Amino acid sequence: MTDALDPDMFAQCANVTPLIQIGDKWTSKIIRCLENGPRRFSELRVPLRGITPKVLTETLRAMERDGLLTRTAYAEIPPRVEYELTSLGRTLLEPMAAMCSWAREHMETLLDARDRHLA
Amino acid sequence: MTDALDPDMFAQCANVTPLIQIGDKWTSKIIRCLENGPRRFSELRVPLRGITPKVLTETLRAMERDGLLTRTAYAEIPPRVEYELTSLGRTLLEPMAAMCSWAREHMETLLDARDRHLA
DNA sequence: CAGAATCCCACGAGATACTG
DNA sequence: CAGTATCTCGTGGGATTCTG
Repeated sequence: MTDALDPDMFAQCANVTPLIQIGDKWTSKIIRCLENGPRRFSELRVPLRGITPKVLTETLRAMERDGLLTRTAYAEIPPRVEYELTSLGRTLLEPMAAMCSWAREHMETLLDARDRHLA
Repeated sequence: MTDALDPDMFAQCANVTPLIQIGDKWTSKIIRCLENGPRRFSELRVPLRGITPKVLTETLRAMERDGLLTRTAYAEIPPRVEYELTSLGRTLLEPMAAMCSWAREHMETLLDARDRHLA
C-alpha cells in the first residue's frame, strides 16, 4: 500500500520550512512522511536528510505526547517500531496544504525581493 | 479608520504560536497587527508584550527585505515611522486564517493530550 | 519617538559513540 | 534496528543603556 518514501521529497522545501512552520524544525516534514500510512524509524531518516537519531527521537516523542501520532513497538528481532498519524495528526494535513499552496504561489516572489535587497 | 490595537489581542495565542508559526517568533503576530492598515513602531510594541526594540526592528527589517511590508519614515519631530503590509504580505493572511481555524478547533484536544501525558 | 549599540544566555539541534 | 548517552555550539532573542 505505501510505497517507499522519496529520498528527495523535501528538496524543494529548503526555503519554505523556515518561513512557514508547524511545531519545530522537523514536525511538519514528519507529518508529510506519515501521510500515506505508518512508517518505521529508519524509513523516516531517509527523506529527513541527515537528521540525527537523537533529534528524530525527540521530535517523535513530542508529537506522540501531543497526540499527533502513535508509536507501536513490535517485540521482534531485529526490533521494529512504527509511527502513525492519529486522527488529530491528520487534521493538520489541511492547514499544511494551505501553507504549501501559498508557498507554491508566492515563494518565488519573496525570494526575488530578498535577493534584490542584497544588491 | 484603524482603531488602536488591542493590547491583549494575543492573549489566547500563547500556546498556538509555538506549534504553528510563520517566519520567526513575531512575524505572524506583526502581520495580524497590520491587517487593518499601517501602524507605527510604538503602536506595535503594545500588543507584542514586551518585545524589545532591537528584536522588533530586526523582525520588521527582515519582513521588509522579504517584501512583506513597507517602511515609511516621515521627516517630522518627533519622528514617525509607519509599517504597512504589501500585497504579498496580505496573501499570508489566508493561510494564517487556516491555521487559526485549526487552532480554534483542535488546540484544546492537543493540550489535553499533552497534559494527560504528564500524569 | 524610533531606533542603535552592547552584552548575554538558553536552548534547539548537530556530532559522535555506544547498546539491548 | 531503534534507539541512548554525552558533548558541543550557533544563534534567536532578551536585558540594558544610549541617541538623533
